[in-house]
Amino acid sequence: MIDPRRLRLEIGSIAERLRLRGIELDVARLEELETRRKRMQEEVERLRNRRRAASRQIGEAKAAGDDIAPLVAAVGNLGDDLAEAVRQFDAVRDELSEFVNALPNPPDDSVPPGRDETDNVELRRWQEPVDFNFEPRDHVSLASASLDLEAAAKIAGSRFSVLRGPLARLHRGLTQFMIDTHVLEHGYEEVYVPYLVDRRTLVGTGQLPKFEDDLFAIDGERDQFLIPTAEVPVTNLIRESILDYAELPLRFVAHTPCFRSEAGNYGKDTHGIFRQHQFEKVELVQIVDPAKSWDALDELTAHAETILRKLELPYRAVALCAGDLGFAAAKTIDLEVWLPAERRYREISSCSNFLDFQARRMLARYRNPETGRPNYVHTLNGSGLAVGRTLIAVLENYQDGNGAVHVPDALRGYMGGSTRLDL
RNA sequence: GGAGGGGUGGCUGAGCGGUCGAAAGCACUGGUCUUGAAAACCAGAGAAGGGCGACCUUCCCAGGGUUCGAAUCCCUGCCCCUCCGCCA
Repeated sequence: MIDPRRLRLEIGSIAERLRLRGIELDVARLEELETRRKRMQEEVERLRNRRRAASRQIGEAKAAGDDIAPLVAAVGNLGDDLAEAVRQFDAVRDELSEFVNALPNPPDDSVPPGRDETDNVELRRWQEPVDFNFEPRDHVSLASASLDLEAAAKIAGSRFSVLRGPLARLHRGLTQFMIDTHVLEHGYEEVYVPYLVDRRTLVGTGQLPKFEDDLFAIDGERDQFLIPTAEVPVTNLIRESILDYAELPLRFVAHTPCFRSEAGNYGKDTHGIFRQHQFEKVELVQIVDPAKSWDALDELTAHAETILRKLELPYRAVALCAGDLGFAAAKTIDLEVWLPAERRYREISSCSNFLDFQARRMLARYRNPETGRPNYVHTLNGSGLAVGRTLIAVLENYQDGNGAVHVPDALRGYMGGSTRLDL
């Protein structure tokens, strides 16, 4: 959520920054809502103040043994007036909060301008792609019988996968490797969290109210959704709380399945397991002192990069342009891994600083030691990494030209010492 | 699924339909004392929102209701705890 006060005072510059995202802020409507809100709020508070004073007087009169009948009569239809004013005020406030909740985070000044992914800016590359002296095969071909997409389609439909034997083990091994690295080397606390969450939780991180179509909802009485990422339950751990300053930064790592409807992506990435309705991800979440969130973004991104480096997978880091930013992010660095069969870099991690955007929605604060007052924390998260896509990258980058795939050195311990996959 | 007990400030925990944002303790901040610290004593201090400001409003799980007035009474829902049953 954008700071309502800043929205009022700096409406021009905020509108300008939202324009970079391709969002035209309806300034006239916002100002009209604000004017009504202010008028109704003052009216409600004035009436409530009168009621309070009158009730207190009646209480005092009663305690003194005086006749309270004239005082009660003098209250008149204050109650009805107040109820009507409250009704109007609630209506404006709901309209206003719906309007404000639908506004994305204005991009940080360091975010490159642009409309879509073609305007993203490459920041750095690590390792040049291996120049195979043969035609590289894609992950579906390499995985052969260990990847059973027909079985998945039979039992669940399209965009699901069944992994068998060595491929299932590689998938599990990658997950363990990632978690271990973040816990043991980067100091994250591992957490296990629910995969179903309620509406309030999704509003907290920004998936709702705007993007309900992207989620899988649970049918029936329970108003719950399958999580689209661990970011949702993990970041919400600190919702509606005031943290001690000494607790910061909080660093959580969680491994969860992620569920996405992929509405609007029909026909996109339909080959193989690149884009699935269900996939596994190891997610990094940080809750930090607002003064330190930009350093934290670099640090968190480096933690994700460590996984790629240990696996010796060529990748590049790109800064998302304003038009390609997610709803809640003020800035995002994507890590893109090289996929030989596609001959291009593809997203494998997305690391973002949300500043106080999510914290405001969640009412997540820390006690500022200098003022003793609560301030909003800053939240960040990033994939470290998307497991299914890492699996693709390992298969394709570690193929030997004869249809065999070697096990990256870093994974040997997670694969029973095997040096190659018997797919 | 059955029976019972609860949800009050950062935490623990009192609270009679009225002057209750709410006792007390812990934790916190400032001061006194001390070479320093601790202890003790004194004082301050909840959260959200509005207003340039003096100030004002809201908040005792949530939503309704009764009332001039609700933390307190009534209804509904949610959550937690204990016991029984079932169960990985």
